[in-house]
Parts: sequence; structure tokens; C-alpha cells
Amino acid sequence: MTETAVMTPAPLRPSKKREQILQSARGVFLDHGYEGASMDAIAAEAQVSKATVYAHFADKQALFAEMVAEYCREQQAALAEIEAEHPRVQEGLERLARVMMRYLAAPNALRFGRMIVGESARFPELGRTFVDSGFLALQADIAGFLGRAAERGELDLPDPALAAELFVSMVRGPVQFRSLRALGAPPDDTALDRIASEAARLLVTAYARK
Amino acid sequence: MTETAVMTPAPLRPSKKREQILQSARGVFLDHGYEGASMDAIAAEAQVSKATVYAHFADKQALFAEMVAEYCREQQAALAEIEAEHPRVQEGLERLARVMMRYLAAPNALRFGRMIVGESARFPELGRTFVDSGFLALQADIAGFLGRAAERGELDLPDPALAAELFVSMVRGPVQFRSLRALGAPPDDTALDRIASEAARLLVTAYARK
DNA sequence: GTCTATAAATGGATAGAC
DNA sequence: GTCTATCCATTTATAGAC
Repeated sequence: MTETAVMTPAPLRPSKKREQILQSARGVFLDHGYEGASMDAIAAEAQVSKATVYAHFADKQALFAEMVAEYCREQQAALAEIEAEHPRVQEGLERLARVMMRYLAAPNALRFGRMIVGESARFPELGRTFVDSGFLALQADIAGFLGRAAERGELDLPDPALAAELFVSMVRGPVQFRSLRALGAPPDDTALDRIASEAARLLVTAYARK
Repeated sequence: MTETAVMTPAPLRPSKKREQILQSARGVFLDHGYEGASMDAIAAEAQVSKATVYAHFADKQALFAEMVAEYCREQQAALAEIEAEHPRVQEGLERLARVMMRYLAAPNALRFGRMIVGESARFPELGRTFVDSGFLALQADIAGFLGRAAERGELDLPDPALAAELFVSMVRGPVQFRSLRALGAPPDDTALDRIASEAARLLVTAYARK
């Protein structure tokens, strides 16, 4: 990924217990959702008293928000590693799709995605941060990659952003769809690779220079 | 939709208060999520005592499950109305995409989708029911429609199911993506129509007979 | 079936000592 | 900053009268 995304406001001062609490909160919130998670459980798993939790975080909402924001920064860093640029457009897209799918299908990414979607009504800003720091930035990069190929005359592409959105949708959809149908099941990498390859072929064929 | 989906096991005996409770549960669960919703609130909104709620439903989980199952049956009926068959393949796909997008972008569909995704870890069977009774059935219909076009020699299509999954992903992804970024905002129908049209064009172009 | 009243447990958050 | 102990509201679920 070449361009830098927009968010990541605060790294915050570190602290031993603070990190323990955030780590514990991640697990408990992922397991039980926002309302289902109790501050008692978080404190217990962090091996810290509840009062200590409240010394570091104003309330439950603040703890949840910080914990999600921290994950979004990690996600942003991970997705920033994905490189769109490649001399051959179709192969570049296919590789990118495979990497995206592997990332999306990882248990933690799936669980975070489901949790954030579920709580997005209660925390709208977090939903937006999650999307923008994640796939919106990557999508913009893909649009840039496709746009440059079009400028070189390799594609006949009137709207790179639209093409990128369709491509990302073809990559993300099948992973999320399958993960919702068979929750614990490990993803079938062979099937995902076939989808990645077909999505790339579809896009390049449809936008081939006439 | 021509084929009939698999689920819908129980219509259940009706009852005045029972319907009031289910209706109230729908609103309260949608507003606050599973854990956030209280049986008191549901009983109050249904203008019924809490004991009456427990006379009709074994516990909170059972009430939630029934309420979601009821919605899934409605969704199944709604999606069954969508007709894939059309003499011209691309136009058929485009119309279908527009209808699907309108359905997906409706406030209730978005809220249910978010809630079910969020609670799918706690209720795995419901997540599966939701998917299977909804877009998996529609996807199978689209695959059939595309397969018949291929048999008539109008498309060069080695794997209709794969094509249908990619198409549905292109239709669903943009709607969900936008709704997560701007939660209350009404969908931009013009933008959605452009996407529907482009998704249909992409598919037909990529699978055009050589 | 439906109600009122209540049980029994757990929730978020704080007081006050150290 | 960190702890123990506790407050107080709310929760799910039930008992018992009608």
C-alpha cells in the first residue's frame, strides 16, 4: 500500500497494567460482545482489581473504544503492507486478492469484524474508523494502481474507484459469507484461491482495452 | 426466484399476546442488541407483564431465536419474489441487482443484518439460517439462470456457482460498506444503480462467448 | 394465561485505606 | 496507582393469587 491512511490519532502513554487490561478487554469483548462483557471479567482476566481498571479508563465505553481503536491501528499497519503495484495487472490483482483473503479469514479479523459490525449502532465512529483505516484505504490504493494501468493504455477504465470497489467486494464477500455460514470452520484456501484468481480475471477481462 | 429454499420449519400456533411480544422483541433487540435488551423493556413495550412473556417463551434466548427465525421467514419470502429469469442476460442481472440493493439498503434489513452478524458467535445456527434462507438461495437461483444461458450458448461459463457468488458479492459489498461508514444516511440510489449496472456488465463481458 | 411482587444474582462504578 | 469492600441499580426468572 503506498498512500497513508487518515486516522491513527493517539499512541498514548504506555503502562504495564494498562496493556494487561487492554489485552484482557480484547479477549472478553470478543467473546461476549460489548454488553455481554463485564468489567469484573476483564479485571479478573487481567489479574487486576476493578478499581485499577477504572483508574486507567473512564468507563466501560472508553475502554471498549480504546481497545477497538488499538486494533484498528494494527489492522491499518497490516493492510499497509499489502502491495498493489505489479508490472502485470492481472497477476498483481490476483496476488493482492490472495493476501487480502488470508488476512480477512484469520480468526481474529473475523471476530473483530463481527463485533464491530454488531456494535456499530452503539459506536458509529468506531465503525467508520474500522472501515476507513482498513479497506477503504486499500481500496483507494487499488484504484490508483488500476488508474495508472489505464494511463499506460493497458486498460480501458473510465472509473478506477468503481472498479476497485467491485474488486474489493468480490474478494471480501465470499470470505465473510463463508465465515458466517460455518463459524468455527477453517477457510478452504484452495477455494479462496480460485475465487481470487477468478475475480482478477473478471476485472481485467471486463476492462480490457478494446 | 424459482426454486424453494430449505428452511422454514415451524409456523407455530398464533396468539394475540404472543404476536405483540414478538413485535416488541423485534424493536427492543434491534435497538439494544441481545445482551442490551431487557425482558422488562420487551414486556413493557408489548404492554404485557413479564410473567406473560415467560408463559409464551422459555427464556430470553428462545424469544430471541424465535424472533430472528420469524424475520428470516419474512426475508425468505421477500427474496423469493426476486426473479432472475430474463431473456437478455445482462439486463436480467442488472434488474436483479437493483432490486437486491434496494432490499439490502432498507433500514430494517441493515439493522437485522448487523444484529445477526454481531450475535452470530452466540447463536451460530441463526447466522446460518439467516444466510441460507436469504442470499444463498437467491445465489443458487442466479447460478441456475446463468447456467441456462450458458447451455443456450450465450455465455462461456465453466462454473455458474462461482460466477453467481462473485456477482452477489459485487451487489452486497457496496451496500454494506456504505451503510457501515454512514450509519443513518439514506442510500444514494443513483450510485447504487451505477454499481448494479457495472456489476452486470462486468459479469457478462467477462463471460462473453469467445 | 395473566397478573403483582419478589427472589437471587450480577451489573457498572466508587470510597477509602495504603 | 492499586487494592478490598461496598453501594445501588438492573437483570433474568419465578412464586403464588386470580
